[in-house]
Amino acid sequence: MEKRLFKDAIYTAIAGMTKAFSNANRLEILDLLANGEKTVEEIATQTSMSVANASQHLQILKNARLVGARRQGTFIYYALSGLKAYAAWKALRDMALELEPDVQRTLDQYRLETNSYPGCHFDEIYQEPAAQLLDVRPVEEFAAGHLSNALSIPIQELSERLGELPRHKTIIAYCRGPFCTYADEAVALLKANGYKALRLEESYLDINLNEDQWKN
Amino acid sequence: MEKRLFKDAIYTAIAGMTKAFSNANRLEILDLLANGEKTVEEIATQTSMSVANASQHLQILKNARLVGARRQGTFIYYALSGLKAYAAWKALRDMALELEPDVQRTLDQYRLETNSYPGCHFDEIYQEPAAQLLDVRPVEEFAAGHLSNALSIPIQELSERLGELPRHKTIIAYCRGPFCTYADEAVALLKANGYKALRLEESYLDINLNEDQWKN
DNA sequence: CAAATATTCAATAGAATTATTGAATACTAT
DNA sequence: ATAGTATTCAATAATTCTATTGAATATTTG
Repeated sequence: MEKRLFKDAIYTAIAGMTKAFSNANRLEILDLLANGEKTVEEIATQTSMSVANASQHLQILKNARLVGARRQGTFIYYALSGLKAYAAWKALRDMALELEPDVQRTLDQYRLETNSYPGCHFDEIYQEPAAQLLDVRPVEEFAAGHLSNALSIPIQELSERLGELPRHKTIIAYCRGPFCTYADEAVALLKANGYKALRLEESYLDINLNEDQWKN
Repeated sequence: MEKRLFKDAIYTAIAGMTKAFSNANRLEILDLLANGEKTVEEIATQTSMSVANASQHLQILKNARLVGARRQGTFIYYALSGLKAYAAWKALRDMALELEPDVQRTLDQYRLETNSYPGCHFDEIYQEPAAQLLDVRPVEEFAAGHLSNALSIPIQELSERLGELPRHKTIIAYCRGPFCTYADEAVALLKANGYKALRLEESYLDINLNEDQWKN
């Protein structure tokens, strides 16, 4: 194989995969699927897309091997292909947060408006006995994987279940990741009810990905 | 700011950056610039593109903040924006190697044809006293950063400078990364001249990125 | 088998991307 | 200033991407 052909083949193949990342709707789908498998309709609802459009984007992600599909009854569940796919999305996300000021600025502004600014990071709180981790995602996502010692109270039920939370601890709320708004809503609600509360910037997978980093 | 608008703003902004990755020519440019700054013409030559086309792609990379430009005399030198940008490219690359079989297959086939298969990894050789690291990139790239204890002999000069290499050690050749062919050429040449030689899969930046991993 | 539901497909129009060409710009050196 | 060189810009046509619409397919349930 000639050198030029070799390089073209390699870079073209990789670009084929990276193209799947180059669309806002698909990034949102990936971010969602990182927290557990979902049906087309759930994806469409969560992302405010039409079902047909979501399906089309899912085909693109599937052809790029970023997501896989599993049929159960009349439903088809889509899920992220693996940790490497999440790692790539996270690397792109972290890069954008550092290199594109608009991203960080928009994030900060939203946090300020929702009274969840500033957030905290896992390494600051994971050994803190006066902190209580709270997972506000739907129970299926909690079941698919969660931070150890976290309580699970989905955001919709939080206002009715405040009594389950320890009064004397700082509540560290987390959700699907930095661009999910559930934890912001939770922190706002908790603060309004007299709790000390902070938003965790990382998601379960973010921590899981760097497991080694926290291990010892 | 409304929740939907917030998410659209964030994901759209990140997709804007990731779009810059979604083209084979631009990936090749990024891979090249990771090894040190280059002029438009050098980039065009190395990647077999027209100068105008390379310039156009560089504008896209610059607008996406993935590369920066520095003027010196009549030349403009382009360089990667930072380690986060390289980390994103590496994450995409590693993902493709794992999830897209064609990429690994093409790579293996090329290595077999050029007699540089199989390669070795840094963690296998970095403490091996019977190994001699050899950097076959141009001297400017060596100067911009290289593995410690590596010898620098650009690939074009290698055949005339074989005498500088220790006969009794295994020569570990490396270059710009897994898709660069310099190290393959070097290994083929070294083997043809009776040396024991292996191709290192990682580049200098790959090792530098995971510095902590090798530190202790 | 028929009805109901989840998902995909096909067609379309509008928008964005790409490589090429040749002209325009910006800087240096004389 | 003028000439020379590096780089960018502008215009173009071919291709690809995107959201929408409505029809088609596949599976379960009755």
